[in-house]
Amino acid sequence: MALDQHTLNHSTSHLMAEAIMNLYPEAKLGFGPAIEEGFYYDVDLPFQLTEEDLAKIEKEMRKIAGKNLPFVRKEVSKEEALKLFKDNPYKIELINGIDGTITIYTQGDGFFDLCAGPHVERTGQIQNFKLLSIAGAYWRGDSKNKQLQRIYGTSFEKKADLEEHLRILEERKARDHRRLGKELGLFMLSEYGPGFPFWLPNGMIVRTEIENMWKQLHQKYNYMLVDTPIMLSKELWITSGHWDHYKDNMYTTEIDKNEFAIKPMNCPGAILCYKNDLHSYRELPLRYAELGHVHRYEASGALNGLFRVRSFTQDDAHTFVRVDQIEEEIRSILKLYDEVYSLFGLNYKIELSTRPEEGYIGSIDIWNKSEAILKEVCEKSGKEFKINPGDGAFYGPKLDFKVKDCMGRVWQCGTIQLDMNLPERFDVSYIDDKGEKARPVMIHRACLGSVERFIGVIIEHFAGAFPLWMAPEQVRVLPVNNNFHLEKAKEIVESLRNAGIRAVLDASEDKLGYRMRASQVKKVPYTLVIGDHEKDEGTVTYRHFGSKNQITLPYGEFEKMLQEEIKSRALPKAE
RNA sequence: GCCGUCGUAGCUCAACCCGGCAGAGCAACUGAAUCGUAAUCAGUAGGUUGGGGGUUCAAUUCCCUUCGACGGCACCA
Repeated sequence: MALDQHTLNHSTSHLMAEAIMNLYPEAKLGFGPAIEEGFYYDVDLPFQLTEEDLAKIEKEMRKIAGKNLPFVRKEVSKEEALKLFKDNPYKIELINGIDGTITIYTQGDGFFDLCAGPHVERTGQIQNFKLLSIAGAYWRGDSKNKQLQRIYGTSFEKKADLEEHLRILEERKARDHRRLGKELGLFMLSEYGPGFPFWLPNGMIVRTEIENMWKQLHQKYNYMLVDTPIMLSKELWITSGHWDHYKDNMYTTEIDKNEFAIKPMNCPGAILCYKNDLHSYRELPLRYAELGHVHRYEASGALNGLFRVRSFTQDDAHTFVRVDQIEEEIRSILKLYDEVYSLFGLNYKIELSTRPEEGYIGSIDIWNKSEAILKEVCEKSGKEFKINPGDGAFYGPKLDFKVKDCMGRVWQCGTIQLDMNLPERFDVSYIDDKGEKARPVMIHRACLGSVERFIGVIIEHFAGAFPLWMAPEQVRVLPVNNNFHLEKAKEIVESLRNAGIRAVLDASEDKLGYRMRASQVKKVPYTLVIGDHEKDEGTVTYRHFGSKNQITLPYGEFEKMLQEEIKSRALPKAE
């Protein structure tokens, strides 16, 4: 019978723990669970482990595995447990927190560990593992506690599976958006502005295409585009409640002795837009969409390529609806999101986050009502979703859209947040059918989330080989011989440009093979080779990125094919 | 922010452990070759070794400090 992956990883962490205790008897073990793609163990040591130590630990692990010791479960009383682990304050803390049965697992030759199990039968079943990295991690995940050394590793039943996993790790490195961003000239980061990305010409094309698509779709869904100031008075942020909760993460300045803050959110701006007019119940829902450039002071250690930055653009929208319109509005948003994600071939899961334990604003009644509506709409939509209790924003419950890329990794992108608090704080209203003031509900929503992060995700998702519609360079044209084919190649580039296609001529004197390679390295979707045949017959011969095939077409057909592929925003063709 | 690692040419890396003229490939530039689908050949130029300080006759190398990046943790409206 095949071993359970989770159990195997967990047992491997125990095997590692024994190896560590054999090598470093003064070590104190913390947590050592299996995780999604492996396992880790937290260990408190009086010295710092190095990469070389990992090899030593691995060697010791193989020794223990070679003995093929049995994993044995044993129930113990709390007193016994406390005595067994008397030298380890971490385990004592855990034991004192356990209510029910306390179990330990031994591996046969003296090593034992506090553990609920289950485990594989014998250490000999653990053969194909690798220790990957060392990192700091707070005891019990609390930054007030001591930091322990965490060793990550992974374990598989079959050698081929371990190798495959290590290959995937390499593949991820090769697809890293920071690396591809550099190689393809998409964006850069500078030490002069940590966390503030620069968009380079190629990345600007990708970004502009995505934003154009976004604007078109929002127009289709009856949103109104607005743009609100990047800096607004501190007073506004006090009213919104952001000042109280996030002032440490906001950039501030002073103008004419008044305090201002750079916006970390677009909502107050949208609210001011709404309040600029008096609104009738007949007008609702009113949808204000904004590609809003926000700034947040993120902890230095949190910065990570485009995934976590201090300056980013939210594809934001704020919709003001009557309570009876919430359900339909949410449904319309779901449809819009579907349309966007499918353009990138991204699948997603929905997560509903509910009221946090503390620090929330507004009444529990309002929270419960909002949560119920979101849950109901999700259930009716037939989408897969789960609930994250206590994970909501301070002003309301939310739906998060977790996008899964082609490497199986999950990214938080879209969000839909119901907010019955801000309308109250800003005294937002509309005139109802009885001529009286009524309070609308505000829905905050973003589909891509942060445009920066989203582009980071799709760079990795497509490994830099973007769909034609957003590719920085769509066609590269290579004349076989500059003496005979250059004019024809120029003519083709010009025709393509006139047709709205981003075409580039490579008239360098290098050999064709060299230029073909250069084009492939830059992941240009279509590379044309123009020689005698093409010149004489009015055709083009193209090679699609990732394919070795050469296809010859009359020029007109080629242009039409590209225009259709661009217009439909098609995904790259599978080769 | 915390723990750890790292910072050398535009890029990828070597020399650092054990102090003694900072080197290679790619890219760039110049020249030759004019070539039908992933790297033609030869040459030239390119560096206050992230910044600051210290130790030393001498620092890329050792020490301190600071900034930045990376692997995690904590955080993520």
